[in-house]
Amino acid sequence: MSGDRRVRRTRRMVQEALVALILEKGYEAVTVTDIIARADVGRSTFYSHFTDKQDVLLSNLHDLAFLRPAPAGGEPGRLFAFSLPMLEHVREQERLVRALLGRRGGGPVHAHGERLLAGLVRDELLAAGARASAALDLLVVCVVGAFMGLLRAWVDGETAASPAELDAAFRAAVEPGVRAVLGRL
Amino acid sequence: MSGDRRVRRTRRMVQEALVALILEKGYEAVTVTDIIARADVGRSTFYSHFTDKQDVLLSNLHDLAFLRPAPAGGEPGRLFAFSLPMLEHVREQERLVRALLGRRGGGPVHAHGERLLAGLVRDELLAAGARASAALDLLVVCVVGAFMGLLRAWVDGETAASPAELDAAFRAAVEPGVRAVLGRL
DNA sequence: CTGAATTCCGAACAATGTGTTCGCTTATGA
DNA sequence: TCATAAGCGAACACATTGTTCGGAATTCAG
Repeated sequence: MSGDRRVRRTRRMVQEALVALILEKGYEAVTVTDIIARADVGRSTFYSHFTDKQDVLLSNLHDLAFLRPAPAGGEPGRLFAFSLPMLEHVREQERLVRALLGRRGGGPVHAHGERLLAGLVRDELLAAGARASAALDLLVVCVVGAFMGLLRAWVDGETAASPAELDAAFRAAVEPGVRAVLGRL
Repeated sequence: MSGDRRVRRTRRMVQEALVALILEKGYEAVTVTDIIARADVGRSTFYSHFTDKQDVLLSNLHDLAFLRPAPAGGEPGRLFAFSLPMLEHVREQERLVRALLGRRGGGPVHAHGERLLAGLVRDELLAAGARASAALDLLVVCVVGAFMGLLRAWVDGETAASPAELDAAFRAAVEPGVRAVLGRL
C-alpha cells in the first residue's frame, strides 16, 4: 500500500464514518463535526486530508469501479451489456452504494454516475450502428434515466427484486424502443 | 386575493428572490440571509412566513399545477397523454421550472415530481389493462426515470429540442417496450 | 378619515457549524 | 534508534440559523 499506515487508517475511518452517517441521517444532515466524532479523528486531521464533506463523499468514487468501460465486445447483437454485471456488483457493495446513490446520498454522486453511464450507453449505441445526432442524445438520456431510476428505487428499498429481475425490467422497458430507433438510423 | 396586501407582497418577493438566487448559485449555496437581502425583507418577517429555505422552495409547488390528473380519457389507445401538454406548460414557466427541477434545484422538488408522475403513469397503465404487480412498478420506475431525465436535461440546457421533439423522443424510447409488456399481462 | 389591528422592521441574541492555526505528543519506517 | 511525518485538541474568527421584542409603518373596516 502507499504511504503511512496512519494516513490509510485515518482516511478509511473518515470515509466509513460518512457512509454510516449518511445511512442514518442523510447526506445533507451530516456535519463535519459529526464525522470526526464518529471517526474519532481530530478536527485538524480531518482538514489535512479532505477539504470538506463533499470531498469525502467523492473520495469513495474510486471504489465504484464497476463503471468500467464494459468488457468490450461480448455477444454482437446484445445491447446494454453493462446492466446485469453492474447490478450484481452493486448488490455486493450494497451499503456503500445505498449511501452514495440513494436519495439520502444527496445528488452529487448520482450526477456523476449519470454522466459516466451516459458515455457508456452512447458508445454502445454508436457501436451498434447509430449516427451521432441530437435524437441519439435524447435516446441516451431516456435510457440512462430509466436505469438510474431503477437503481435508485432499488437502493432506496422500494423494490425487493433481484439483479436479474431488475435487468429484465430494464431491458423490457427500453430495448424495444431503442431497437426501433436504431433501425431508423 | 386572500389576506393582507403586505402578506402577499412579502411572500411573492421572497419566492422570486429564491428562484433568482437558485438560478445564480444553485439551491444549496443560497442562504436565508441571501434571500432576505435580495427580497429586501426583514429577518423576522421571513421567519413569520416560512420555516426555512426548503419551505419557500416547496411553496412554489402550487404554481406547478401542470401535474394535474390528466384531462381524463383523451383518445382511447393513446398512452402517456400527460407528456406533451406537460412539456409545453413547462416551456411557458421556463424560469421557475428550471430553478425548481434542474440540477441546481437541489433535489426535493425533483423527488416530489417523480412521485406525482409515478402515480399518473401507474394509473394510466392500469387503465390500459395492466395488472398491479411488482413488475408493473418496475416498469413505472423506468418510464418515469426516462421522462424526468429528459425534463432535467432540457431545463439544464443540455438540449435545444422543442416540446414536440422531446415528446417524440420520450415515446420512441419507451412506448414500444411498454406496449410489449402490456401485451403480456 | 380615523383608529385599531396587523404586519413589518431591525437589532440583538444564543446556538451551531466551518475552516484555520499552533504548539505539543505520538506513531512510523528507515 | 531517531528524524520525520502524522495526529491531537484547544482556541480562534467567521458565517448562518432561528428567536425575541419594542417601536414604526401599512392596511382595512367602519
